Amino acid sequence: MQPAVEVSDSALTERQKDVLDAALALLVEAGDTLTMTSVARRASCSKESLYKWFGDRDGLLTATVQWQASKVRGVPVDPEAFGLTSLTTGLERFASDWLRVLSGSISVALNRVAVGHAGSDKHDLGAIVLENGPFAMARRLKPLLQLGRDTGLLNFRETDEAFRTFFGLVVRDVQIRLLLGDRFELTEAAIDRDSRRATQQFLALYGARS
Amino acid sequence: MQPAVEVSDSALTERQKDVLDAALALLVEAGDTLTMTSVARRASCSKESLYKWFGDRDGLLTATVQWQASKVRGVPVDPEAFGLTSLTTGLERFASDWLRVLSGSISVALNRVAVGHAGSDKHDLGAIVLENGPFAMARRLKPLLQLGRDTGLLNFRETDEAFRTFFGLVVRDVQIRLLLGDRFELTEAAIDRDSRRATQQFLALYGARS
DNA sequence: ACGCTGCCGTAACGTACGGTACGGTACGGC
DNA sequence: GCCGTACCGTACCGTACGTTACGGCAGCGT
Repeated sequence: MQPAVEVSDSALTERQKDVLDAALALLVEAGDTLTMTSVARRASCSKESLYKWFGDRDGLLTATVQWQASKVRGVPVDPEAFGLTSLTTGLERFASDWLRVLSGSISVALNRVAVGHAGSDKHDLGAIVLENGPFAMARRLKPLLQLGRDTGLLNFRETDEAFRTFFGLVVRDVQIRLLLGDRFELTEAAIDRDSRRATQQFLALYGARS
Repeated sequence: MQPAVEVSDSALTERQKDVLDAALALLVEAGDTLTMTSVARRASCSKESLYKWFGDRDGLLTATVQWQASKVRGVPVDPEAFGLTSLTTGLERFASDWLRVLSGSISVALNRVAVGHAGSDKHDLGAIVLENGPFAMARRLKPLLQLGRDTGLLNFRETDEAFRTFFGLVVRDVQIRLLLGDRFELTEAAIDRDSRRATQQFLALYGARS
């Protein structure tokens, strides 16, 4: 009788993944106003199956968010032949990847629904997005920062402080403006330019060289 | 027959302001799940009055957001006896004011509901919050930045770029984490420290002196 | 005193949507 | 062929909530 709230990454049928992709598309189109009926129609499945697989509406949303999160993993930074140039390009690549994800319609939609549900939720969507968003970024970037410090290229007290400064220099007001619905054209050229600028500013603040 | 959608700042009775304050309180407590009935009960007014004054639920939310926005105005920066110290303290005061507002429960609640409604709205709440949030901050800060450049204390190409960098250095990941429900203790001491750090970093990047 | 206006409180209406039940179909095991 | 399982499609139920309607009261002009 217990519904399958177990969505630990790959306990998902192909059929179920298709359903979650449909839910994702609807989330992008309609935001939090998507209905169970609309998901069922879009995915050509029955509501009964939705409830059997995901328990309830909240479970479906949670599974959808986790499903998207599981697709984003990766974007590694290789710690080989380390030097100022590889640190620089590593930071730049990181910044541009992050801006690209951040400004994507899927990310905007998921962050919107997570923000909307934050605080009063059983399967706290906010916590999930937080975990797979800013926190995941921190976990992936910190090794690079520490490598930079260990090799004398960077100079900072707390890794977390350095990360958060880099975060601010990269993201600035982009995310909040996108979430609030500002029409924003973040072209590929702008992303490249901003990534380089943020990296240079970060190096100016925390670089051991002057 | 036309409902009074006119909420141009002070076309509001004291009674209506009380009602909007009640709505604000409920928005902080319950988020977007507040019902017309709950607002009426909390404010001890009839639903009939709510609909007469604000048209519909959306109008009530809009009026509430604008009412709060009208209360935040101010926080001027005096452009007298200008020098490096007054520029520094001006930036610091600006940063700490902004962080204080940003981390307040009212701001978090309003940004949550605005983000949730962004995109598919007639009275676009997102646009209103955008206008009274980041954009208002930019309008208030830019004169200070330009004064700094005119007096040779600052050095930048685009005022907007300088502003957005300052924004990033001040806000960093604070806002998105709060919106996503991260339990965050932003003490008075932390705000002061962050304001000074952001200002020093900004001066390091854009100060004409080295 | 009488009517008018503005408002409160509450009951009632309509509907959208989450959740459930059920009939019908395809398929695999035996 | 027959049963069990999984699923689709759809009709259905219950409820919450936006919205409207109405009765009653208090203040005020005449």
